[in-house]
Amino acid sequence: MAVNDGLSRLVARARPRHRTTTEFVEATLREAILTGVIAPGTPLRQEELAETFGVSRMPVREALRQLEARALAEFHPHRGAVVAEISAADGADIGAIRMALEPMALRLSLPGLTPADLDQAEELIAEMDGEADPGRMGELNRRFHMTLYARAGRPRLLALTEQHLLAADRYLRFQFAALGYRPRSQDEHRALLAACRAGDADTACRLVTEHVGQAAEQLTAFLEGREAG
Amino acid sequence: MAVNDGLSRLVARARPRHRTTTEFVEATLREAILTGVIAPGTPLRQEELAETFGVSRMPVREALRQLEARALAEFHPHRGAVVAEISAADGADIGAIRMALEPMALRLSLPGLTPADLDQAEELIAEMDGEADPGRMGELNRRFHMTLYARAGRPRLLALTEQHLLAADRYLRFQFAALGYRPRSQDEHRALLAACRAGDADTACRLVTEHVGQAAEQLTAFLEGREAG
DNA sequence: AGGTGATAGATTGGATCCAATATCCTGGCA
DNA sequence: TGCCAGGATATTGGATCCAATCTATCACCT
Repeated sequence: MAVNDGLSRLVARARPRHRTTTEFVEATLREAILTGVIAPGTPLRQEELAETFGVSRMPVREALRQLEARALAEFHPHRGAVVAEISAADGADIGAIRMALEPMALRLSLPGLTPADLDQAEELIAEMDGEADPGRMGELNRRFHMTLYARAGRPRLLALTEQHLLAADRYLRFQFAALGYRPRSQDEHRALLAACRAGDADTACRLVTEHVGQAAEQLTAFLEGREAG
Repeated sequence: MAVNDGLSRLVARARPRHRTTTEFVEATLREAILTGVIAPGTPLRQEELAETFGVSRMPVREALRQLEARALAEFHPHRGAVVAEISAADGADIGAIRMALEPMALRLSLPGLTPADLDQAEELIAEMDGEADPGRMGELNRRFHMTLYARAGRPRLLALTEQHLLAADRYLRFQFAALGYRPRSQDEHRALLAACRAGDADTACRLVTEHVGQAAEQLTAFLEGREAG
């Protein structure tokens, strides 16, 4: 029997889209970890995963190595890998990284943003208004941010930014489940979009910094309370 | 016969320090790529590397996967991996990331810096004055920067910062070989250290941003010239 | 003569097999 | 009764083997 029923469902869907088995396993596992289908701290047994994916242990091993390099799994020699834990300290760490990267991405992207980009961002805000599912909400929020950064013309910076938006999602999911989505965030999104429309780079950067900072602060407070209790 | 004689030398040294073979291969290959022992674009043949390291192909494969996740190697399915190329665009990309991360790291670290840290940084500047070897120079420069950021208390941010300092080194090596070290950099280092001693966070952050920006700009100009010619 | 297709060689991707190491349980001893 | 030692078991790490696919070469056709 499979460890995780949710994982089995992901497996069936993703299978045909990838060139090599390793790539398929890596992408699926990464999604499963980031979306919380596999909980933090879960041991990642190679044999078990291999069976779930219907492959041998080898592509699983290669995939786990890639996840380790991305800090989504931790390896202990001869003891196996576990899904990276979440903690208040690590959440604050990711928040600090986002506060550094996202204003830079926005500043580079802003001059290149088209009216179509801005309309798309506005639409994403509207979609978020009526959304209740935390997973979907995280995706919309991420797409909103990435839409604004898309014209930065720095693939590496954008990949890093998206990676940390995804990592933040993993955390947000916990907060969301306990507290619900904070409505202030939507006001901040609207203000940010307005500054972008106005072409006001300094204001936009300030707003995105504050926005990310707010989110990180609330998250940290929540997680610290949880760790203390 | 080994592909690369320099690599063989690294292998002999690093062997006993690691717990698992994969870890050993990964660390050694990473160092070899970052220090330019293996040139950009070089194909990484698994059999060849396995022989050089005196192991089977398997740990090599796992190591290559990790390098791929760190953007130090590129995989082409069924065609193998090559050492990541360098380009003006990618150099600018790394520069932008550094300009985002390093001021953040410095701002968080500055209140926690001890007199001993600052003395250490000063010593590193002095060492750089008399240094001619580009590899050693890169290391000293990196340690100077990381010393100033060390008290940030954000392991993830620091790891990311160091990773991109290392990536920048790889680029700097080329510039250094062609142009020599630009002396202005040392003045910037001294000014930065003075601001840190004074506890002036805003000035220090501005200086580090400019410093990194200068380096990136010169590097980009150099590489663009090289690509055009 | 140039281009296209088939075939052979090389190289990677994946599976199976064996060895090394960690954990856990049990039994003996203080 | 509690602790340490030793062995059994499970799991990972590493090696070898086989299959899939890409590349290059050569022959053949236009």
